[in-house]
Amino acid sequence: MSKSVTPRTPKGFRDFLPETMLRRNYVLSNITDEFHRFGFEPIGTPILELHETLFGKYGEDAEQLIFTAQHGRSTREPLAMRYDLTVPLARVVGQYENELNFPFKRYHIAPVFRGERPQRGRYREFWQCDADIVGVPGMSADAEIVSLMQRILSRLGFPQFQIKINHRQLLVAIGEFSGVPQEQLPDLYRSVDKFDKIGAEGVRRELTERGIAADAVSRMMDLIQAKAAGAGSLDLIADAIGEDDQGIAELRELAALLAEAKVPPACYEFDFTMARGLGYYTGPIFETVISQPNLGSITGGGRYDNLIGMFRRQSLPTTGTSFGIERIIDLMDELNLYPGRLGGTLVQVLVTVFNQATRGASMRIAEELRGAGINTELYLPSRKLGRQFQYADKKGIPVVVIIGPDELAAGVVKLRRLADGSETTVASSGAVEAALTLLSQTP
RNA sequence: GUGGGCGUAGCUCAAUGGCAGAGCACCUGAUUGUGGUUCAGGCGGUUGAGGGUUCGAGCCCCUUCGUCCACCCCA
Repeated sequence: MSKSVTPRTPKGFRDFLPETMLRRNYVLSNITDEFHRFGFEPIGTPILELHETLFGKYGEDAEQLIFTAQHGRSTREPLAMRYDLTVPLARVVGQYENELNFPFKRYHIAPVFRGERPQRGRYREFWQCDADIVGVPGMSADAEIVSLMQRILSRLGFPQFQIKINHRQLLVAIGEFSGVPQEQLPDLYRSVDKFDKIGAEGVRRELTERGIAADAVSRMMDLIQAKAAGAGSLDLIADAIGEDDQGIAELRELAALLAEAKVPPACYEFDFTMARGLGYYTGPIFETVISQPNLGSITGGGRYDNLIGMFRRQSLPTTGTSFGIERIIDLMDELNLYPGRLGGTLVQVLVTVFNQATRGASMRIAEELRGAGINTELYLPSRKLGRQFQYADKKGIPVVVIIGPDELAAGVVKLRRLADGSETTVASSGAVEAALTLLSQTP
């Protein structure tokens, strides 16, 4: 006997039991389905990448969080675990350029790894769910990304959400117009991004502490808080800094396209306080928030025209979004947005086995139900009927089939719906139909 | 990376430094053709781990691990 080991997962890594996994799969299959509806196609890439593929792409702070990997003592190919799905996309585009048909619309749903200290909604292994369009410089691609976000979140049943839209170059223009020195712009973004959390005063204080002139901070704060319905906030900004700005021009075009795409105006707004981590964005940026329970943003993305250049002599214009599915799932749990049929099991019918002599008959019924597309579990252990019912009840299986000696002799099957205890007896040839009827009447 | 809270039965939690408990869950029976109700009984512990103080530690001290929260940063 080996010494017993305390069973546990590594810090920040999680297991998912069936009930949880069913909910995760429900969310992912709905998102996937909508990706397909928009013509996005999947790719898959390895969990491990070459060390050199990942390093040098995220900045020093982030690189400390990258998991590295090795096999035995081999150091011939230093390896690392993927940190996101965007760099792998850039590598794939660079590597298979000749085989891809541009514009390349791909989605990628897979786990990524970051050695951060875990917290609520924050893990060392978490799934990312990205959709990106490579090769389209114009706002038509960005409009499609926004439209996709709106369709997916509506489909998942979120009663209310706000897609916030801003523009990287417009933020630069606002900073410069206000007199914030170029080298302090990153500080400015970082603070402005916390607007929702720490408020206008908090941002003002932080920027002043970082040594940005008070009058520049004041001018900037006034500008970024410009808010009006629809494209109205664009007018406010344009009045102040002038119409001659690429950010404003692109956002105006985007607004027009979103109207054409019939994206409901209530779902999105131009919000100049939204900055995103910044990093590699070069154009419009997107983020979705839900205000009811405030858990932060559930999507994030934007245009990053330079990134693919890391694996290619010339870059390709790219825009896309990432769905924060871990948070989306948390929120859906909290708001109870799952359909009732999801329950705790996917089994629809349990076929009981009365005794060894009737086992064959039960197996035949189960086989028939499965053939008709009904998720059917045959009770495998030899236990008395009461235990088999208890099992079905505890697991949430809606319908139980009984075929004992009496039924066998009479050539019938009995079906019982556990929710209300209603029972029907039908000729064994009618088992499938009876099961379907009972199931369809179950909410 | 910084600061803090919490680790007791499978789960949720009790227990002035003085006999380690309850509810739920689980198992058995009442009930050898029917679950979710009820009743009776039962199983369940190196109090996260290691050290220290004490006549005596779940409780106090140190170390360590885990976990949660707030920062940093981000998804």
